[in-house]
Parts: sequence; structure tokens; C-alpha cells
Amino acid sequence: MADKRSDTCRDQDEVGFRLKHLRTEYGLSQRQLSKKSGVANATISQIEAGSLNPTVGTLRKILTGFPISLATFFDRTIETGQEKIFFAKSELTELSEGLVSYRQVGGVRQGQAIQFLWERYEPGGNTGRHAFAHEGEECGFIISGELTVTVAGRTQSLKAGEAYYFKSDQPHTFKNEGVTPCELITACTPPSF
Amino acid sequence: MADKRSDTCRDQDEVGFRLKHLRTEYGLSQRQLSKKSGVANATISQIEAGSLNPTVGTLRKILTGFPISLATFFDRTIETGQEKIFFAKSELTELSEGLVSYRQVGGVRQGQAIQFLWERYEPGGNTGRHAFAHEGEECGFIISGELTVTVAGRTQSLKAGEAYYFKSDQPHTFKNEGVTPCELITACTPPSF
DNA sequence: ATAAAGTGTTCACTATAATAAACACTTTCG
DNA sequence: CGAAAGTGTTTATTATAGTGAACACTTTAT
Repeated sequence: MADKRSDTCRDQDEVGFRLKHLRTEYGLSQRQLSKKSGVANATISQIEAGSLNPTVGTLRKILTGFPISLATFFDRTIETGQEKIFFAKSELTELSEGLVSYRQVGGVRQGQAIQFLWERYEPGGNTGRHAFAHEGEECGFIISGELTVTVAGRTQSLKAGEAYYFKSDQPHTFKNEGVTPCELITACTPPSF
Repeated sequence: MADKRSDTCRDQDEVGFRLKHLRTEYGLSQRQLSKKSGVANATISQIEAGSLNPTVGTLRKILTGFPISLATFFDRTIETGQEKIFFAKSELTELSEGLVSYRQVGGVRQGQAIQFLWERYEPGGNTGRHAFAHEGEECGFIISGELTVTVAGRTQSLKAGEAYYFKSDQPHTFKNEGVTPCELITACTPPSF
């Protein structure tokens, strides 16, 4: 019983901490959140204080006050240390060398939802990286030059201002068959490096 | 009161459905899970039946019987396929009018994993779209011009070749404070339109 | 055939979550 | 200054979550 109790307390503390952090981040008072969510302010107070273990239903009701799902609520990192948000040109991590350059926005982070790349294909540059299929989806936008894209046997040459989007489980290759470098921005999910 | 009750029931149904699905997926009986987790089998039965709204603590205790977290428990990602792969400039769907232009790669599709946009901010253009936070992650790369980005109170002016990446549950705004149009490519997950 | 052991469900009872109202305190404003 | 409105907290009461024991039923085994 004593063990169970202490476990429960730690759990409550964690939920309370998450809630308090979320609420203050949005600049809401307990009473404002109470009014928005329809949950008594006393309940919110006790949850934050760790003296009350809310039901899933109540927590869900409280979260209607925020644009946040239960999954996100429990998934959020409540680190005080700030994550890097802005990246200078030189801070884009180079992932490759040679005729094809991949520079990644956001460094190589764990658990990233999107892999965002600034790619550059020199004339003749192509890739075996995407030769085989993998899970997820990917898309790209051509900034300059021309790129020949083949997806599931369908080939197309894309110029600046054009784009693509496909599911990565289809075999796909990229090649610059032009005479000028080709630059594009791509996004994949999940990261496959 | 009646309203509150019916809301609660729907919530309970959802939690119960998730739990039952998870449990059967792992081939456990209610009593086996009860023994593993230390939660009474009657409790599990009632949660699955939707007649009981568990506390976060109890649900967490139950989930110790599985190798998944609360966040994962509530997280459901459903993906759908699509046909169109290549997009001409004119095929990028315009989502907005006025000083800010959003052109979406891949049209407005359901269940898309990435929302890939070519955005253009005229001088003075800013957005209330991102005024409040939402779920997911987002990143962008500046192609031309200059854009002032504010995330969780941190403001930075980004120029061509620079980029950003942050979790969308932080409040964020964008504004073009320069004298030339700003073009950028952005990727969000999940789509928020 | 018929125990024995399994399954999920139901039902009083106890523990506790959720509420409204009062509390002590700080800030705002006339 | 002092009233009014804000903040988070505490408390008694009510509503309900969690429990153990019985239930009805199915499957396995001797």
C-alpha cells in the first residue's frame, strides 16, 4: 500500500508538472483554464500540486483549453534547456560529400518528425541513397536547375518551381542530367539516416 | 449533467477501445494483464467496456504490462496513399490570398504525413495563422528575402540560406519586416489546415 | 461425463477524484 | 487608503474510480 501510494504520488507529480508548465507557457491562470475547459479550478490546483490523480477524461477536458492532444501532452519534453531553433547557413549539417550535397536543418536529432534537407546536385550527380525504398513519405521543391526524378518507374524532369511528393516505399532515384547545379529543398518522414 | 456524462462515455469508449486493441494485440487475457500490472481485472474489464473512466495513474500502471508509453498509447498515426507525384508550378494549391501566399505541394490530401509549402510573404506580410500553437513539428528554409520568426518569445531575422526547426506546440509567428518579398519552403507535420 | 481452469462481467463496498465555497494573499484602480 | 478583482490553496461534500468476490459461460483434460 505504501509503495503504491508513493508511486502514485510520483505519477501525479509528473502530470501536475506537465500541466503547470503547459498552462504557464500559455499565460493562463488556473481560473482562466477552468473557465475554458469546464474543470473546477480547485481540481487544476490539486493536480498541479500533485495531490490529485486526474482521470483520463478530466485531463482530456482540461486539454481542450490548449491545442494539444493527450499524446502530445505526455510526449512533450519539459526540458528547461532550450532547443536550437534558428540555423545559419554554416550550421546546416553536411551529410554527404562529392557531387551531391545534403545539408540538414536541425542537426541530427533523435526523435525528429521531419528530416528537412537543402540538397545540391552537381551536373551528373545522382544518388544510390534512395535506390531502395524505405518507410515514410518524402517531398521536394526545386529552387534552381533541373532534376530528373524517377519514382516507381515514372520519370520526370523537374525545373525550378516544380515539386514532388510520394510515399517512400516506392523505389526512387534522383539525377541531375543538366549542365548547371540543381538545388532543392526536401522533407522526409521519418528520418532515414 | 447529462451532457457531461455522454462526453465522458465517449472518452471512456475511446480509451477502452485502445486498451482492448492493445491487450488482444499482445495476446493477453484481462486476468493475465491484471497480474502483470497489479490492477484488478474487474477494473480492466470496466475500462474496456467503457463503463469506467480510469485515472492517469491507473492507466499508467496498466501500461506497465506493455512496452509502450502513455504518449504512444494515445498516439495513432494513420497514413493513406496517394497517386499524384509530380507537380508543376501551377499545380501547387494556393491556400491563402493577400500579402501571404501558401502554395501546397501535393494538394490538400487527407492523412498526409508532411505538409510541404512554398510560402511567399510580401513586405509587411505576417500571419495570424501561426499565432497560436498546434501539434507537430515544423521547419523552413529561406530561399530569398528576409523573414522575422518568433518562437516561444525568441525572435530572429532569417535571410536566404538560413532555416528554422521547432516543435509547433510553442507559440510562433512570422513576419516580413523587410522591403523585398520573402520566399521560403516549409514542412509541417501533421497538416494543420 | 465432469471436474478443473480458463474467459469476461456484475455488484456491493471502500478509496478517492471532482466540486463548490470559503480561505489567505497580491495586484489593480478610483 | 480601501474596495474590487485577481492569484493559488484548503476543506467538506458528492460523485465515481478501484477492488474483491461472486457470477455465467467456454475450453481443456482426465
